[in-house]
Amino acid sequence: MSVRNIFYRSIKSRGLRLTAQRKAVIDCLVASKKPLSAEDIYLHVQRRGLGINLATVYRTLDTLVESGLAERVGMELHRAYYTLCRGRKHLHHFFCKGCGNSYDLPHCPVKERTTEDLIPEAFTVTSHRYEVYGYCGKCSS
Amino acid sequence: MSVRNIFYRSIKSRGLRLTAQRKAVIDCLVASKKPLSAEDIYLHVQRRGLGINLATVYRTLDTLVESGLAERVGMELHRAYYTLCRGRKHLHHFFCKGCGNSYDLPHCPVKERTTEDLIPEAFTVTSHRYEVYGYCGKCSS
DNA sequence: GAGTAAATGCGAATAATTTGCAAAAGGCGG
DNA sequence: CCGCCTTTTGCAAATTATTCGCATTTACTC
Ligand SMILES: [Mn+2]
Ligand SMILES: [Mn+2]
Ligand SMILES: [Zn+2]
Ligand SMILES: [Zn+2]
Repeated sequence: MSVRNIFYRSIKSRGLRLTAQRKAVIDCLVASKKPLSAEDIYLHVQRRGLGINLATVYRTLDTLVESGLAERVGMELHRAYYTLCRGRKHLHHFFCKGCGNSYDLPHCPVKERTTEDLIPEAFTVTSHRYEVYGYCGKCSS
Repeated sequence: MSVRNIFYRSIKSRGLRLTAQRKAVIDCLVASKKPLSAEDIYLHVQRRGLGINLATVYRTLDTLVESGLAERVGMELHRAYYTLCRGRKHLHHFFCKGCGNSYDLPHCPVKERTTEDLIPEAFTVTSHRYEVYGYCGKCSS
């Protein structure tokens, strides 16, 4: 079964309706190698000839995030980007300030700790961000 | 020399003018134990009787960040928070999505690891960002 | 195929942040 | 201390991403 269909089924298994717009947004994200903004998705879908409203894109993305199927990332410049959660693993990255490439980090600081250890009181953790910046081997010299 | 004066001097040494507004924003951030939003700063300054415009607060914060004197953090909450870069020690924070408060995290994932362990190759690490989001005790229930 | 609740489209509303421009103020030399 | 020049500020309006209300359409169940 294709990745796409796995997401389609996840939508239905949560009691949500599998609409043409939701399919289009998922297809877009499945096809993309990098996180996309709501507007990116809106334009991609339009280009494929399917009509979709920007508000619907936003609502669909919210739905995906709330369902645990997607993640919001890269809010650095006052704009959210979205990426599908494939499998169960999310990644953290090293960003090279020289060449702009990014590399996966081999660990997640949150997974390695218990919540009590991490936060003094009984807080609820919903997400986290961990990014390392610097220069890769090529750009260090 | 006080922390405050160190920042005042840093402003001047960069050829920037030390205005009453810039002093007020710096004082505010020096006095605060947690990152502040532009509006937080605007209100604090007003309360001290000094007039300041919100646009000026934003411009001052931009200036501080561009000069390497401050850092923008906590952007997942659809709003930027600012914290001064003090000496060489930095902190990481837990941001409550309910009330907007933030709390210091007791550990830094980078300090706890060697560079080789952290990054596969011989990369140079210059900075990092680590933030946890969720709900504090009051906002969890 | 009809009924019903959920989802969409549309336009208007928000909220944070930015910008243009005239007026005010910092820091320099005198 | 004075004036000059440039930077910075205040103000109001603009921008931008995102959200909302509501009428209409659609997916799914029976
Ligand atoms: Mn992680
Ligand atoms: Mn750290
Ligand atoms: Zn590089
Ligand atoms: Zn809270």
